[in-house]
Amino acid sequence: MQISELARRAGVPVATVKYYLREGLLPPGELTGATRARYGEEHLSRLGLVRALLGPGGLSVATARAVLDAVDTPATSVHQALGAAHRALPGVGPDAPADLDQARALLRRQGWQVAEDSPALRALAGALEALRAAGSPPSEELLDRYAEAAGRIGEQDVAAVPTGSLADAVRFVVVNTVLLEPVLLALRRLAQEDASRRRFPGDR
Amino acid sequence: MQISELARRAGVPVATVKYYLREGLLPPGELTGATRARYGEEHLSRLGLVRALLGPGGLSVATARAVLDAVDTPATSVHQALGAAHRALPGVGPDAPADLDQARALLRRQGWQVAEDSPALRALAGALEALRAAGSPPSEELLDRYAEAAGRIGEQDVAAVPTGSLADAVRFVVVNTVLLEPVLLALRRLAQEDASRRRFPGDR
DNA sequence: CCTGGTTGGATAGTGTTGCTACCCAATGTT
DNA sequence: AACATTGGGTAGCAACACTATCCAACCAGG
Repeated sequence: MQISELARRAGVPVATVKYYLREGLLPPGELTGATRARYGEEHLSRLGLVRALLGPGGLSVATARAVLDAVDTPATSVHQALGAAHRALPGVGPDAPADLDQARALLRRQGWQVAEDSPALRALAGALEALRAAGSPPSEELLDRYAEAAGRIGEQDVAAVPTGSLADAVRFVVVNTVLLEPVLLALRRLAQEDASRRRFPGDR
Repeated sequence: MQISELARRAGVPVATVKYYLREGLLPPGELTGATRARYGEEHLSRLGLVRALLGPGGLSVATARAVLDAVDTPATSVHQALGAAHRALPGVGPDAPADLDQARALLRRQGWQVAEDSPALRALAGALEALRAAGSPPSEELLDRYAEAAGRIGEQDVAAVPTGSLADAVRFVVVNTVLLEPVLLALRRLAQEDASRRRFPGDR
């Protein structure tokens, strides 16, 4: 398969495929001459992954590259791959040395143990700070319920990881970590809509 | 309070405050002369809200304006305000006439009733399609568990809405809808990390 | 062997976004 | 009177994700 067929089959302009190649999101094809390269099915599926991460996944090209590096790096364990993926994903900005106390207290109440420097911990602290700054500090009860629900989801995510090939597991973890986020957010909004309808009946 | 004090107290450059005024994110101050205007505490709190929506909330200026319009429009009910906020938020792109079947089936299993044209429904369908395109079609079981967890969260969100002033309720709904999203995503990642640690023990 | 279209590789240009810098005359402040 | 600040406006900028164009090297068909 040449670049034009790859692009056509993926529904992506050739110029964009070249761009992804330059940016290292897509591995180069096998060169068969100075102006010819061959691409395989794995390029097609990788291109689909790239488009999913950049579009619905909402990642920037730079972040997607970091995430894909995590996919490509041979991992020694699923746990490590998860950590690598989390580290590649954008947390809260590089600024904001948010205070971690409230976040840590929440983890303690849930009995969760995470790395001291977990990017997700920092992200949580930053998000809580933003809520306080916006004048809507969340109650402990609300946070606990959120954490309980998140706990079930995290449990489910980890339980669903295929145990066969490690490479498959890593890809699965990365794809699901990123692409189930919009699913979760959409479900939350749908649940809000349904709950709001039930709580305020007859309220068109 | 003049613009420089407003900017200083909010920790935002004056030029940026002017930009927000131009963009209609911040209502104009009370003019006290051709080159003088007075701003109040409500401007300060609004500015905090704007920064929270644009930064941690991850909204674009255009989306934030739409969301803030929903906050400002006198609502006749919390349910309507929630709908307005959801409509203002970015769903899946304007393209993607994704097929809604899987999403609708999920809602039916959960017993949720939402508007036929709910933007969240479209967003869900788009997100599911992206997962399929990326080669990781989610199992029904996984989606059901996600939906159950999302259901608890939506319930909690609606239950937490203050019932006193309608305007307060609307603001609360909008702020929490947007700013609890990063909280939820961070909690999910923390839960994944904890679950992964428990499932793969001794796995540094 | 000739011709026309395609390729890899490179460089430059485009449109959008979220500011940021500068300018001006009018106005406060001292 | 001297000086800084303001509102209002315009212009510039850096990052981002492409997109367009060019070029020599090819390969495939006739």
